[in-house]
Amino acid sequence: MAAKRRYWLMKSEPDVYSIDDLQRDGSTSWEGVRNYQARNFMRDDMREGDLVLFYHSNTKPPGVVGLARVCSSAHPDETAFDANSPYYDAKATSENPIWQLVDVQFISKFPHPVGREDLKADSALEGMLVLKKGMRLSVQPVEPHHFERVVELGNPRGKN
DNA sequence: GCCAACGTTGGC
DNA sequence: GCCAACGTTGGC
Repeated sequence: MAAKRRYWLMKSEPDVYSIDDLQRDGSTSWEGVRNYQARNFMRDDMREGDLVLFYHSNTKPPGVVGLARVCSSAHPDETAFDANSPYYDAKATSENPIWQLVDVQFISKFPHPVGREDLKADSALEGMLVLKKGMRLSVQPVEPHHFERVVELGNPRGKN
């Protein structure tokens, strides 16, 4: 039986890497995650084909701006080996790279970005992880019904 | 710019 | 193993 597709949310600061950057690049390695829980999601739980809500954080307004797809299995984050990278980690070695990532591929930019305020205002999204106070995981799972609802909000019918 | 919440580090 | 101090995240 095929593995069930999972849904995720990945945060990026648009000043660092935005949905437009992903659209331009087509796909990218999700570099720089230096949190074990977030790494574990990428390393242990993500599968090729999983769908991702692309979230802009630390910007005005924060929110989900588009969709992406996981397009690789986990592999070492090479930036950990690069002494000139902001993501350098002296403890990372080729035997034990410590940090791993997946590649993600651009799917779409929402015609209607779903701001954090919109997410909070929608009763169907109650309990969504990203809305929890103090939640700062940059890679986090999303429940299927939450995922579908956000996609609806981002692609409104009968508008535009 | 502020600051609450969180994760990590390191002394003990 | 505890926990205070510190650095970071990220909404506001």
